[in-house]
Amino acid sequence: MDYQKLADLIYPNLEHDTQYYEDMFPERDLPKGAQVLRTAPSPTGFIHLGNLYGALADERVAHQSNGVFYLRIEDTDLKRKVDGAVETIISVFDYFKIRFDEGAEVEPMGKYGPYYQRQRAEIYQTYAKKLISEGKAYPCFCTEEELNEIREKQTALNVGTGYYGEWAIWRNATYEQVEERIKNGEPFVIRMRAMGNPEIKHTVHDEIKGDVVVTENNMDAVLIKNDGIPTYHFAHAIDDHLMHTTIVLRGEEWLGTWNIHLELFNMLGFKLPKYAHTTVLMKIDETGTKRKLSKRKDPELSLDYYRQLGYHPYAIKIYLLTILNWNFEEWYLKNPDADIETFKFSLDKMGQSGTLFDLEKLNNICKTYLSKFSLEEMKDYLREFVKTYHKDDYDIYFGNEEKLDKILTLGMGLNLKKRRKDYINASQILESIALYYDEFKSQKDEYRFDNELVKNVLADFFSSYKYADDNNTWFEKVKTIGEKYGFTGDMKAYRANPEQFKGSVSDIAEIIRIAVTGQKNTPDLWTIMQILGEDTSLRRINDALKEL
RNA sequence: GGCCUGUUGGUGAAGCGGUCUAACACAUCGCCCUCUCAAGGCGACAUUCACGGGUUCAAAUCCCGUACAGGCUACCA
Repeated sequence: MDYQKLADLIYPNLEHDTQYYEDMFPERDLPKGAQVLRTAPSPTGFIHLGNLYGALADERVAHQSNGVFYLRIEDTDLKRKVDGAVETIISVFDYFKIRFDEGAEVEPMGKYGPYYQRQRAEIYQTYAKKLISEGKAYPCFCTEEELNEIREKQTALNVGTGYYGEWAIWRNATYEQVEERIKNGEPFVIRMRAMGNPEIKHTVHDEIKGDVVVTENNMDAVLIKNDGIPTYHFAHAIDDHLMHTTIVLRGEEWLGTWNIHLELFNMLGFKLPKYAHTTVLMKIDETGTKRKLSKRKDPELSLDYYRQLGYHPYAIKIYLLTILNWNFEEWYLKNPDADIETFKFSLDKMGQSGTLFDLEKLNNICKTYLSKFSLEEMKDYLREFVKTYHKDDYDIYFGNEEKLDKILTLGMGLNLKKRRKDYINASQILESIALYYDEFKSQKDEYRFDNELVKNVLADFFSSYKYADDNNTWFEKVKTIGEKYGFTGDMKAYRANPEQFKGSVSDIAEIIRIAVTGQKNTPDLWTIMQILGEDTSLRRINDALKEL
């Protein structure tokens, strides 16, 4: 068989040969040790934590080595493509301050583009043609029905399914057979002529997993689909070669088809990059089973979800880093003020088994992170969030900045020796400061005592309250009221023999607290009343009295 | 079904043949502090590393089976 003739029959009109592209995309001129990584999402309109998890690892390895980090859009599957998805991808990465050196929609774009795979169709076809001319690939005219038939037969015979060996009916077709179909204008795909023997296994080094057993490939995998667009396998080989990726970092779901990629690189005569297969982020679902994050089942893991709740992007990065590299957490504990970019990230410090997404831990990290904010930083952060998601309430919060300053100072514990750690994310902060604003009705906690007592306590408090009282005087008055009704002001005595008293000042404080704020738990009550002002404080107590 | 990967506490996870009655962090619980909450301080929390065999003077660590989990087995990535 004259393979060159076959190649010309399949692709008669390609403008260039592979050498043209090899020359067009020469080796990158980079310092020694520099690594080139990419993140290559599909534009499905949905980005979740898992995508960011991988991208952050890519970014760190690339930039830490003074290398290049680029964005490639894998839009080869038209069925899954969603309009506006690329914009979403870009905006999410931008929000998390993940910087690309080149790639789709990046300015300047870079010299190794285009970075949209659909725009590279001719490049892939050129390499496919070369493989055909060398007898390493061939056209296949099987229809979906025929493929299904083959699979059914294989299942019935209890042999492995797939297009391989004697099942690969177009593998040894004659030139005439192909020519006839082409003349009829029948659609076809290009398949690789696999030469591997699945009985033979090799150990291949993975930068994360260590030595992995790989079985030789005998599947004649599709390289170019019938619409002229490559499959992931082929696009990966061509792109990562021409764009000179040095480390292919991707999810471990690719471990199963690694053998195909290895054979492809070999067939094409490409230098093999390093590979790093990361573990998959998992979650525990309602039934208590651990499973991979799925975009269909876990919309709450969309990055947009966290953005809308106002999670701070930097805190999310800290969380991701702690699950990405096991030694990060300890480092961060020792260097709480260091920029996380100064942490030495390494692939061999990555976990090997599926990592469970842990919201508690994320929240804890957020609390710690936000507790380091200055008042100004906190306000900038909130301002940005309110502008974006609560535009209508902007004036309520920022119309009276003096009040907001006081609230935040108290809430953050800015005047305390130890900062408070109450704040997790922007929307939660807004919720927790709602009690200062009459505009927002907050849920009222229940009093734990009978109405008679509550009424008396509130009435006494109302008549004795003086705005000018300092914290101590204020508290003494609360104690006095309590003692009148059998509630001790001596906390130590109360704890020692609680049965001897009706209750303690803390119970009295709780009643007043609920009347003023609607909540049982708040920061220091006296300060809250100072912030609210005399009129508002007294009015709220009065309202509470009326409601009884 | 076949192939690959993994399995240390509620969670993330260190550990790479003896120093492991298993680091560290989150969560949880107790005490202290305290007008509540939070924070903070102190303390508790795997005699045991999925299970069963084996190698060894010695195993969470090496070997073999089994179980379980995840992935791949598409003209999806």
